[in-house]
Amino acid sequence: MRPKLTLKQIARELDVSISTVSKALKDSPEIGEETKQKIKAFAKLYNYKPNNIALSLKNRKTKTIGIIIPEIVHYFFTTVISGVEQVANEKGYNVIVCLSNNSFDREVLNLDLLANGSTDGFILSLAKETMQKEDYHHLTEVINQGMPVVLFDRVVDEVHCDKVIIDDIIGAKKAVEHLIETGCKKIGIISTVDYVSVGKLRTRGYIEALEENNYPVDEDLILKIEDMGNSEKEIGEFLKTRDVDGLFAVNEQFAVSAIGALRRQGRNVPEDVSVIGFTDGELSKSFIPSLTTVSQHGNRMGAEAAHLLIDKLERKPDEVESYKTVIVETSLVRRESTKN
Amino acid sequence: MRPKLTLKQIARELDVSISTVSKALKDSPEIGEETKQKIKAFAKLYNYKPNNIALSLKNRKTKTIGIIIPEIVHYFFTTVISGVEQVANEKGYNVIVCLSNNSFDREVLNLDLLANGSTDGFILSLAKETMQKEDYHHLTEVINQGMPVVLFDRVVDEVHCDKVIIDDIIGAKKAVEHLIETGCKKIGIISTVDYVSVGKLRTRGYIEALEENNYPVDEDLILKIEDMGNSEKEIGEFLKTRDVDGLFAVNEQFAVSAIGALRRQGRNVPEDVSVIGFTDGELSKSFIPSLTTVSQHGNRMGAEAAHLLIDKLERKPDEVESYKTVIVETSLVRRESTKN
DNA sequence: TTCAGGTCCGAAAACGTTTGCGTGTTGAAA
DNA sequence: TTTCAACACGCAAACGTTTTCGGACCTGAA
Repeated sequence: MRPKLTLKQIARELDVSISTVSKALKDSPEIGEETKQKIKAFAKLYNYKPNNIALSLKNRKTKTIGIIIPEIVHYFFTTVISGVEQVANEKGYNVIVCLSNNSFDREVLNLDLLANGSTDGFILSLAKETMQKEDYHHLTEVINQGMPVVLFDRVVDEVHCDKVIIDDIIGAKKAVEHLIETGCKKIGIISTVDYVSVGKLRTRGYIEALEENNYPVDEDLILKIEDMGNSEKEIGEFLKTRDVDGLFAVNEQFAVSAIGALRRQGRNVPEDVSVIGFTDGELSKSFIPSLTTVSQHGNRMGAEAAHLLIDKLERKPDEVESYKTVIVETSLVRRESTKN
Repeated sequence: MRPKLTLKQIARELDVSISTVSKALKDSPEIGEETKQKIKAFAKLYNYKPNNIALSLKNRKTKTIGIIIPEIVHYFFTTVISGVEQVANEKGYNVIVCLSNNSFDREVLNLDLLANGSTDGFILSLAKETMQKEDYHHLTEVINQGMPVVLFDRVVDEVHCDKVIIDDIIGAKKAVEHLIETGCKKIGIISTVDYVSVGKLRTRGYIEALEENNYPVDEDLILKIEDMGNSEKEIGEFLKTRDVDGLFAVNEQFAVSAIGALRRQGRNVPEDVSVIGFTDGELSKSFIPSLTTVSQHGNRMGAEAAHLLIDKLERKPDEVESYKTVIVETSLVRRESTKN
């Protein structure tokens, strides 16, 4: 077991000073050609690599960005991470991932921990609990200390920083309009309770699309799922008494549950009922029939967030502060669960 | 914007020395009660938190563990991360995630980067390219420098370290035996090419199960998918000419593709053909019919890996070196795609 | 008055870097 | 022979900690 090589050891070995070694390795003109060659050869031979921690301490920057998400076993979030990772890597940054598990306390804990020197900035999506509590002091504090923060997906007006979101309303409208265009006359929606912002926004898009096309808005065709664990049953009962021919589900899971329920009731998708989902995950692609969905482009969101963050990190200190919020467009992915 | 507080600033503010502040905050008996109270109060008031980087440099340990995986948009890997994160957090460690994207070069790059002080140890699953190349010098080098490494899932004998694997052979046997027990007479397998170790091992389990039950092993019923991108088509053609009544797929995707193909050919699952998968992901649960699978318990694997790593990290220096490989048991999850 | 012993605190080294500046040596010009 | 630039290199500070060691001061007893 051979421990890591340091400048000091090279210096001792070659009988020069530490600074000479450092300068030689950086090809400084201060050092004689001969000495430089000798040092470089030695360093290469023994595979010297500078210690990141020491560099971080010296430079007061770590070249790593922290990303805190509510959960990781979730297709959308993994695509976001993937997007972040990709541009971070291109720009020479590392990514450190922490999970809040939708808990406020863990979000605060992780943020505190990483803020003490471990990362240069944050990309994060708020925990559900945090949004309920409406307590964002941990974020504002970190921002006050000069750390850039980028919020994505689950964002909130109270925090002043860069943001990356999708336009849920427009996305939902696209979905419903597609149903209308393909001939659906009676369109229902399976959504979530309103305090989940995406549920609220997507429901709004649904209503707007109907109104703009002079379809009546029937409250009876709007299902708001309270308990995710019991969604399967709720959806089944809802559909039993609604003779819709089009259905917009605000996530993949609901869409799949709906199709299952419909099938059990002897209704075919898409012949009898067209179904459209939100979030383009594994399920949508592989399900039979494959699901027409509104894609959120998590990858692109992650990439945008990383760009925003790194821009802030590398901006000259004299540039003026300004916060952008970029909206990444959703797009409709047509598959088999809707008519053509 | 108020920058982070340091010991030095507290010292200056309170007109004592840096060491006094440090000791006071650690409640050292060397410091007078009065001074201690004053310093602690000040520190609390201004929310002093020690700088992690400085601590890392001093202690020569970072309290973070690196995890390098081939891809993150993949249910199994996210469950592993989740498991690692959970026990890491319990033990006061951070997790930094890097992706190799199945590329050898990126694996080396990430490893090199993190090995230079950023992490205390690694948990990793080998990139596909790495396994093809059979080049593990980057790992042995890191291990030689004294960094603990834990390999999981895609492991390899050439690297001497702790390992966490599942028993693919036994898992596969369980699957095939279940098919046999539920009355299947002619059982096929959809696997991957042999250099992917799980493909090889699961195929072996398939064969062993057949042999132990005195079923003939028919090479013609073994499909090895080369190109993941084209799997759908290959599977369809394979099934067109095989009148199997049982099918074992080495992953979820293959199982789903197979069911789709069978259905297009007018064969019902599970009535005409029972299908069983491997890896218990979203797809298995939500698909119609839901998939009987062999669950890999990624969470448990991650947790085991983290325990192994942290044990190594915190072991007394005089303890003898020894490498374990823990096998986490698979379990059969019965659902609708097989007969009862 | 001296000194042992206790209490409270500060100086300094160390972790591994980078970098401004000082210093010694060389050679050539005066 | 003296002087001075150019060159090559080393010293030391700095980043923010922790920790060892020793110093200063005070008390009380000899």
